[in-house]
Order: sequence, then C-alpha cells, then structure tokens
Amino acid sequence: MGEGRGGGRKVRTMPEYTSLEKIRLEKIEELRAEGIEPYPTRAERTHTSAQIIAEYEAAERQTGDGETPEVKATLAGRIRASRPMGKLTFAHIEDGEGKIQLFFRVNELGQDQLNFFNEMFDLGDFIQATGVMMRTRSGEATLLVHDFKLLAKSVTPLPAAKDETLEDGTVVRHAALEDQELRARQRYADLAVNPDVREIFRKRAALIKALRKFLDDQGFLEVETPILQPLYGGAAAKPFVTYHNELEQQMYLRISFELYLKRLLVGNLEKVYEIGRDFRNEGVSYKHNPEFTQLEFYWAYADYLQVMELTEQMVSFAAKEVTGGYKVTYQGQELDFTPPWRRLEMRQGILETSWINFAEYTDAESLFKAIVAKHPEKTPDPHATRGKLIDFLLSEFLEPTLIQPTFLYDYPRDISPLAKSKPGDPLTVERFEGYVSGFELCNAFTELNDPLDQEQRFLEMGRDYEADDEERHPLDEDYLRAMRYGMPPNGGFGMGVDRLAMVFTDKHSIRDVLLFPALRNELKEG
RNA sequence: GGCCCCGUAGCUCAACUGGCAGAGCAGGCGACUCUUAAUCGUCUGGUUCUCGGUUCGAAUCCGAGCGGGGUCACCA
Repeated sequence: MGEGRGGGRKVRTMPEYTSLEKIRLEKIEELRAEGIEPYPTRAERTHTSAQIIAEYEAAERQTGDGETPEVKATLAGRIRASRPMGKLTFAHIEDGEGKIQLFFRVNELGQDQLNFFNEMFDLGDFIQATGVMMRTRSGEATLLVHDFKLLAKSVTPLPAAKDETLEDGTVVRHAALEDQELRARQRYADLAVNPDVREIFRKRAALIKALRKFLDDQGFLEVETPILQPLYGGAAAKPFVTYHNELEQQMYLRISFELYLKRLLVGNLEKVYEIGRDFRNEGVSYKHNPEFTQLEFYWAYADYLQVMELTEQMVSFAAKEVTGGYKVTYQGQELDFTPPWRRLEMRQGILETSWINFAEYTDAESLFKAIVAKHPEKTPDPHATRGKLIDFLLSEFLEPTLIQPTFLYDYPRDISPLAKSKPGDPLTVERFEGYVSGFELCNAFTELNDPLDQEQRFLEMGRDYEADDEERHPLDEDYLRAMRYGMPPNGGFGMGVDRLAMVFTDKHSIRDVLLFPALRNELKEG
C-alpha cells in the first residue's frame, strides 16, 4: 500500500477483496482445513520446461519412430491456462524459460485427485507436477501427470491474457495487460503476463554485461564512487537534497560521477570506469527518469579522438552482443553501428543545416541577430549566451538529421566547463557527442587538467548562473586541490545506458526499459 | 510548469445529439476421455477516478481535484 502524499495521511486499512479474491481466500482456508499447506516451503523440480522438452526430443531420436521413450520429470511453474473436459484436463504452466502442457487424466490420478485439481487450482497458482513425457494427438510434448502439489496459491487473479497460436506459428495475445500506468506500477504483473517484457530486461542485462566486458578487456578498472555526496557537480542539473543526522550536514545524491572519477586519475589509476545510478531532480519524460543508469570512463594519456574510436568499438560490440548484429531497427529505421561512424564537425553540421556559420559571430548578440534574420520563424532566447544559442541551432536544425550513429565534435567553450580548449582556438573545446536516431547518446571530451584554468571556469559558471540559483553550481575546492597535485592529460566519456537500452530493444519510452520507473504516489482516498 | 487527450466489471473495450450501464475474457454451477483463445448451457460481477454544479434525468454537459498518456518548455 502506498502512503498518501502529505506524510502518511492515509492509514493502512485491510485490503478490500474482490469477489474473485474471496473465492480464492476461501480455497486457502479449505486447503488448510484438509491439512494441505497452500504455501509449502520447498519444491522438488528436476527440470525446467525447456530442459525437459530438449531431453524428451533427444530420447525420441534415440528410440526411433513409434516407440515412446520413458522420460520422467518433476516440473514447476505457474498455471497459465486450464482446459477441463470431463475426465481429462489439459493445462499449461509457465516457468522462467517458457510454457509446457500438463495432462491430467482420471486413469493416472483417479477421480478425487482430478477433481481436486479442477476445483482448488486457479490460473496464477504455482504448481509442481511429476509424471512422464508423452505426445498428444496434435503432437505437443506434454507431461502426463501422475502426482502434483500446490506450491503457492495466487489470491489476486493475474490480468487476463490468453495466447493463441495461429497455424503459421505466430502467437496472438488476447486482452493482455496494456494500461501503461498499471504496467509500470505493477511491473510484477506486467512481467508475469507479458513474456516480451521479460525479454526487454534480459537484453538490458546483456547490454550492461557487454559494456563491462568490453571495458574490462580494455584494461579499465571498475570502481565505485559516492552516491551520497557533500557537494554535487560534473553536470548541470538540480540535485536531490538530503540530510545526514549524525554528521549534521546536508548531502546530495550525485548528478554525475565525473569529479570523483577524475580524482582517481590524480591517484595514478589510469583507466577507470563506473556504471551506476545518477539522480537529477528535473522533469520526467519519455527520455528522462529522475534516476538513470550512467556509464562513465576516464582514460589517462588519451584524447577525445581516441575516446571516439573506443566509443564506436564499445557500442558496436554491445549491439552485437545484445541484438546479434551491428544493424539495429529502431522505431522503423535501420541504424548501422558498424565502425567507423560518421564524424561531423559541429560548426560544419550547423552550417549545412541552418546556413549559419557561428564562427563568424563571436558574441551572443550578433549570433542572435543572425539567427533571427535567417530564420524569422524560430524563437531563440534573446538573453541566451553564445553557447546556448549554438545549442539552440544544434537542437533545432542539426539534431533531427542525425539518424545514423554520428559523432559531432568541437563544442563552444562556455557550455563545456570541464573540457579542454582546442589548441589555438580559445572559443572551442575538444568535445564530442554521439548521436543516434536524433538524440544524444553520449558526451565526451579531452578533460581539462589545468587547475588554474579549471578554477577560472568554475568562477565563470558561477557568474552565469547567479540569476538562476537552482542551477548554480557549488565550487568544489577539494576537486581543485586534487587537480593541483597534477592530473595526467586524459579523455573522459559519459553515456546514458537507458537510452542505449531503448535503442537495442526498440522502445520509444525510457519507462519501458526501467523495471520500476518513477511514478507519482498513488492516493486512493482524498 | 503550458497546451491537448484519456480514466466505465479482475483484464480488454462498447454505450448516438443527456434517456434503464453492456460484451468478450476471467470467475461460480452443470455437461464433456486429446484440448490448446477448448466447446456447450446457465449464473454472478459496477462508488462509470473523486468532490461539487446544471438538469425531470449525467458515464455523457460545466467547475475543481487526483492519476495517466502525448506534446512543448526545461535538461552545459
């Protein structure tokens, strides 16, 4: 039961059971009265559904045609369908690997046991069944049940979902759970009735495993840095604020890993990475969740061009591990992750799509005028900095054209306070972002390692954000102290893992790739 | 946060310009020895998200709220 908003205004009350639930609760009472435990402690499964079918088919091949091999098994799973027909009942159970049919027959079980199954077992219950494998007249590998046992009674019926297998083998799901909110709030029910949802999260796990494997093989050290931080930094985002009672100090949930990982380079750890959760106290949308999974790595003695090469290798490797190939269909478009990816200087890309060469406008005012003159229908913020205006051009004109994996490189300095300037070009930093299907996938740069320059940038940022207190960033003195000991030149990288999971599972919304996305509290009574 | 759309049985959805809230699945009872969305008969199931208003009469119209979806803004 969720607590009501406003600090537990809602008191927990006894759940109100539906008529369907009451019937099942009565069965639980009845079972206990007969000395049958509806939630026994142990199960005795010998095979999964997939294992027994494989074993049975292998045995069939050995015995040759006509002969039925004797293959015994005890299976366990959740009852998903039951078709009683007089002195026979067919049922399907589902386990972690798939479904298998059970055949209950009066011949083996006797009338009492058959009745017991038909009367006391419901869809959604977990059952254990022991028997021998056989084929039905239609040829389906089926367990002929000699003995069975309840493993766990289901009180609340699962959302109705029936699968119809057409003659061509395609499966049509009828009346499946589709309500987006219910699916997200009750992911357990969603997972229980929608096998494709389970598949999404298997792919997500495969993705994270692939990223780890790739970086491990490249000699990167996986590390863990604080989630609970006395200061936040490394990105421009509003933090979640909390408080440590004993230490009597305000703490923040991290908004990025960057400043801690780069401290490790000062400590002579040359290649480090972290995969973990970031928290940003901002809007929720189809591509934003307040907590999301981030991958960052830092690589001493490398620059952003080397990071670029490593990135395309890493992401294409992950694509192959997760989807089986370098080409992935996302929202109807085929994306080709085969390296090398297209490289496009950001200034050039903006010139080609907006017909504005921002290098010709070295201050915000002149650039603003140029944009309005060329594109009267667009409305950039008149008070925006030059960097923000360039960002505006990027998202308005260039981004939508970046469907195939593309690296955009060389960014304005004033929107990149942690990146190193391009030699001989003080307005530009060595930074790139990877784009796919029109959205930003990753962000990387040659990291700034000059402590005095870094201090100057922090102070500039502080000034820029003075008006907007919430985005104004605290100056991290300890980070500057670390940098003053000496930080090797290095390239750094950050990527939203959920975004990549969306691409590899062809999902439009980040919520579809998060098991428990952030949702507003349920409040049943006002 | 702005704008648009949505909220009806456990699930998926109907209900015309306001006129007795329905169906399929799930569930109860009965029949059925190879079913697989099993089938057949029969029955049950509702605070139409909440509160208020208009009206002889509201699922439907109006207002407020709650929740969700979309979109824009925000997100170096």
